[in-house]
Amino acid sequence: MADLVANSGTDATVDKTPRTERGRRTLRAILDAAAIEFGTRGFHDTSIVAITQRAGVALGSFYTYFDSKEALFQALVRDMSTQVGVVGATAIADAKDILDGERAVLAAFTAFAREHRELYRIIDEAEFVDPASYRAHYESAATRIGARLGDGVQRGELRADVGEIEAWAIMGMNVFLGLRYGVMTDDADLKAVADAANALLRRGLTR
Amino acid sequence: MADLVANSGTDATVDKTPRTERGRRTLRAILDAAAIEFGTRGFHDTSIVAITQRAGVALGSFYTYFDSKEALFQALVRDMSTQVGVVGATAIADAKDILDGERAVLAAFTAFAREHRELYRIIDEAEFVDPASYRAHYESAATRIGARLGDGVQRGELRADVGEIEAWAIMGMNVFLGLRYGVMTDDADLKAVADAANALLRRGLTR
Amino acid sequence: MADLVANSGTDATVDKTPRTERGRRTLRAILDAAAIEFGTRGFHDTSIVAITQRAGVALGSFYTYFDSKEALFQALVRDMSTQVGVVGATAIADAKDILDGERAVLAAFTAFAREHRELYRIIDEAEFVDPASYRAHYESAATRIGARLGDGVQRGELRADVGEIEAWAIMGMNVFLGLRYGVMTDDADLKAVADAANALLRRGLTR
Amino acid sequence: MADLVANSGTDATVDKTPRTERGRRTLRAILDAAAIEFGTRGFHDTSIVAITQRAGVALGSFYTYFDSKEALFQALVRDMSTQVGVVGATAIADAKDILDGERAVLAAFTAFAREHRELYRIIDEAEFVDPASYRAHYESAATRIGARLGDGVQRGELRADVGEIEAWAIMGMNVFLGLRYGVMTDDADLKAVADAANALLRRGLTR
DNA sequence: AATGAATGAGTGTTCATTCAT
DNA sequence: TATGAATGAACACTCATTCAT
Repeated sequence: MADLVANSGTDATVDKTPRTERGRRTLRAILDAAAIEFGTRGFHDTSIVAITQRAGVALGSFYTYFDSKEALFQALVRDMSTQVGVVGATAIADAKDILDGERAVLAAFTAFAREHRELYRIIDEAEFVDPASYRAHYESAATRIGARLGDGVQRGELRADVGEIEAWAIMGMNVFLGLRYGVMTDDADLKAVADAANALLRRGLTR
Repeated sequence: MADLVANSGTDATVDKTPRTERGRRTLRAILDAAAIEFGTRGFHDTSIVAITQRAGVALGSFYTYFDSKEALFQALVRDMSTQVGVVGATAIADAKDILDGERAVLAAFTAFAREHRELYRIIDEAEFVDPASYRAHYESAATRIGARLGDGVQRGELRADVGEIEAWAIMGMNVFLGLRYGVMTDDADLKAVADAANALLRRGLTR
Repeated sequence: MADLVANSGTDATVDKTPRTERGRRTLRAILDAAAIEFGTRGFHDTSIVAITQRAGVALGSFYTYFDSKEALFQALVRDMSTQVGVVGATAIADAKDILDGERAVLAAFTAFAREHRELYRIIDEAEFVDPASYRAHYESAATRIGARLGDGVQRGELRADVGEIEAWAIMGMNVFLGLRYGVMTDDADLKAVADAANALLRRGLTR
Repeated sequence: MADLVANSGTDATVDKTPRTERGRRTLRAILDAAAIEFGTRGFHDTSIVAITQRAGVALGSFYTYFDSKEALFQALVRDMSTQVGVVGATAIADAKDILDGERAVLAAFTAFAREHRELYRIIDEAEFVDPASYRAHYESAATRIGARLGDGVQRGELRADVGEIEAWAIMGMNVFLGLRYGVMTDDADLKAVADAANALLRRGLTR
């Protein structure tokens, strides 16, 4: 969420980046409060007053930092999307091979989902509130997976015909395993889940 | 959608089932209009007037058949959920073996998604509007897949350790392949998609 | 309520008097149901459906007998008003003198109020729903009392200066004692109440 | 009405008391407009828009100060109830004896009713809109009268058996005399009314 | 006479956004 | 920057009344 505090990226007319330390604290408070509210009540059942009250700031202050409710939501979605990418990249860092890397990504993702239950609600709701971000999220995730698979093919670790379809299939697996074992349950053995899924992929993508 | 016209099942105080032929036509018009509106604008941006206007009936008639906007949405979600199940069951009917059946299911599902683009929007939004139906939808779908996998194991067609995790993984694959190649694109070769995914599963779930 | 079944009195264009026995039964069912609903929920919180449902007749049948919700209410108010007059006249029948008569009226009225708790609610609400009937009710009640007082003066039983003011004062006493001891409480000794009030009047209106 | 502007007393979740001078003006405007609208059209025929339009404020501003239409009505009822008590207490201040005090109360009350024709409509309608306030109003008024009678008994100014029944009887007299000579007529000699009623009480409650 | 589906005007309430202080 | 009162468009829902059967 750090980069959000620095600059949301897409401010059109006016720069809403805080200039003072106090402003930075206010912005962060709003963002944190929003993540909780949107994650539990959903976009439409969350009001700006609820966010500002939880953040402990005045209602009007909201518009010092965001142009609209949608703008805040978009900022949150993009931030979460980025975080998911970072989590994957970090997990994959010291993987021995492609398939080991995918296991690490899944394990890290399910764990992340468990820690951030608001993740699914916020990204899923983007389909309705901010479709562009929603598509961008999944397309970039699929692209990242696809790139890794491409590397694997090149290195001869995977079948030669593995491509985009498999990338989307893997993403779907990950998302639903994260939902089932990260979000819907508290006590699942996430390592076992990652192992089982990896067994499927290891056989499925090789030879 | 046929069973909706008959009886939604959960009428609490008053029976809202139409008794006359005219009533049945009105109900069907509302349901069809609602599927379109909810599917394109989403639940919150769809108004009851918009639905009744599209259906060509009076605003008040809506409440002759549904207790609330949420009730209508719920009816729609449950109906779509049922339809998805039916589509899968039909597709699987004359499959030679388990894996062939899964291929047929995926092919049928992606084709269905392409024909009913409102499907994803409506079921996804249920996560926010009617969480119980949302969970029920995915849990029952996973259960059905799991049951089929169990059969496969029993018949020796699949690895012995295949179970719930693989069921959710397959469901995730299917959902995202349906999204990518059924909904997001118009011209994808759905047979090729089903074949590729099946190649992954066939290797992944056997031995 | 008997005369209501015969003829409501003020039907303008169409005669809504039932011609068949079945019609008379329906009308009576509606009237009885309405008295209960209006008496417990009040005019605005009572719906025509509620009345017809309680009466066990179809919604549309209501308009076979009444022009509007207001018309039904008016019929009820006028009927209750008449009943109150009858109760008083009956009670006074074998009174020895004026003051004894007033005691009998109060005793009968409080007892009637206890038996017909809907009385106050319906007549009071007429102030808002049908002001003309409301005024008529109280004005005619005051006139009746005034006439009796006039007789008393003539016969030398009461002070010569007793008149309209005293009539309204007595009516107010009766109404509030009926409210307090007839409606608000179940176990009051209504005879004691009538005696106490009469002691006040007997001293107050003589010499 | 002064205390309403300060604090209505029963703010549950959020404090709706205005903090700025402008806010106080807005609240007062709404209260004044509501008294007129409720008093002339009654609760159900008065809309929030009508109130805010008359008050010259935006529709939404209503909800800055009141939780609902009922809440506003309740505030008004309680305020009027308080005012009636104050009027009585003021009138009684320099009375020579109990009975003289009661005459002063009645005279003041009928005059007040004439000045505030909305009084009856608002308090009477509370029977349907806010029954608790309605009962509280009459019970506390009766209690005040009862207390004064108790004093009179103690001082030997009244018969020893005068009590609650007489208190309710007097209240009824006052209410109906206020209705008849304060509200229904414009030109009644209120002093003469108070004198006549007092003659009745003076004789009726002594010896 | 009876039925109940259809109608649509009417209204309380919410809430994102603006703006004066 | 911060504050919170003010604004008004938008919308779900109710229900008296009509009318075809």
